[in-house]
Amino acid sequence: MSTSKSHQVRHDLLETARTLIAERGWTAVSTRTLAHRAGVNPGLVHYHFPSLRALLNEAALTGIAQVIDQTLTHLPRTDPRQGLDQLLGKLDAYPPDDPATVLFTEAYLAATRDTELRRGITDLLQRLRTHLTTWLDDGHIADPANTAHVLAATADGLMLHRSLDPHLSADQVAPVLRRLLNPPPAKEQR
Amino acid sequence: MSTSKSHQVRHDLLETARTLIAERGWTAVSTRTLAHRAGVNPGLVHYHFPSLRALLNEAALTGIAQVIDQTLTHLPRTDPRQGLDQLLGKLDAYPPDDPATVLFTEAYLAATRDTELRRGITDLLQRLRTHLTTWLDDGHIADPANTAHVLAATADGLMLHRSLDPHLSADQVAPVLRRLLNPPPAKEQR
DNA sequence: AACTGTCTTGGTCGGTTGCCCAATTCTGAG
DNA sequence: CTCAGAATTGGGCAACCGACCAAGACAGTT
Repeated sequence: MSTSKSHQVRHDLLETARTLIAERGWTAVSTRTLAHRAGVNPGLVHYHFPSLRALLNEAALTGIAQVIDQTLTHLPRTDPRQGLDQLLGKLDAYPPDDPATVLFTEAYLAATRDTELRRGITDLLQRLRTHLTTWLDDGHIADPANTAHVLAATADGLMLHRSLDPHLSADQVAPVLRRLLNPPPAKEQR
Repeated sequence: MSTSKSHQVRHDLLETARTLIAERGWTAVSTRTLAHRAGVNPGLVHYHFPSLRALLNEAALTGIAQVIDQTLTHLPRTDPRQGLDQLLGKLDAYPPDDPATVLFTEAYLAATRDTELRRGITDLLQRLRTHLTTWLDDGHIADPANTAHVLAATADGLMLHRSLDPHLSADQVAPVLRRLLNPPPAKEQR
């Protein structure tokens, strides 16, 4: 707690960084605008962090980990087929231009160009997929691992598309997504 | 053809811009590096284009339209359920760090912050979804419109995730994705 | 009250940015 | 060949960038 008080500035900088990344884009966040928006002296940025890039990496990773952890701990304990609707409803509650959505995608793209960040992001996604797999693995859903893979990617794709077209609602996609969890048809096709 | 010769520089700038957007990120493309990589005098950028932002917008929109058109004209004329595998195979042929993949996502994010670009992107996506819907609408697939919606978003999400984790192959996701096109199970569940 | 390590301030450094412009070269129609 | 319009050149502008640093303020322990 002594650290929590003394590191208030550090925390504010990370928080503001997440907002600015979503607002202006990863490479468009500058030390001065960041410090100004956080209500902090510009020189403090390089006192609390070795570089601006390190600050952005930490801000993104902690922010993403936070969202993922919250999603995982609140996974519905029901049958995944019903739980999916519950997840989609929660996703629909977020505004289409929610900063977290854009932050995710910005971090993914930045990870394409930064090895260290890439490691962190892939670790987080791996953890997300592992938990999703055990959640799906109730014996009724085929190929839980790859289903989790597709489900995670689809969620990111849908959130990204929704930030462009706010009309996209959970009601529309829910029936289609539920097909992902259906067993393959008993009869062979055609 | 007189225009094609005289506008060679313009074309090179747009082409180089697409590469640099994918390589460094939308907001990290500068007039000078762009001109240098295109083998062109820096002053020419603002002669052929009113602003750098306008150049990037045009580069992204034409590039995306090109990929979408090519995908749509080469849509398999078979049953969508088999055609999906064909599509996935083509997607797998691209290298995981294919510039076009990153360009798509970069443009989506930039469209979040630029009204004019947003209009262009949403128009292109609308056209893509329309064609996908008629392709899916063979009478055997439920809710073709929303299925196309999900399919387009899933494709973007998968490509984005694959640029982070190159191990993601089409073989893994194909069986799962095919479930998206399956009819709902005849029996009521549970 | 004196000291010590942490935090904060305000400013400076070389370098890059988007955009602009006068001067020059190129080009194709008359 | 002439010459007008298009294309190109190289430089310059003010503004901003990341990083750095000496100096001061502050806290907590003796």
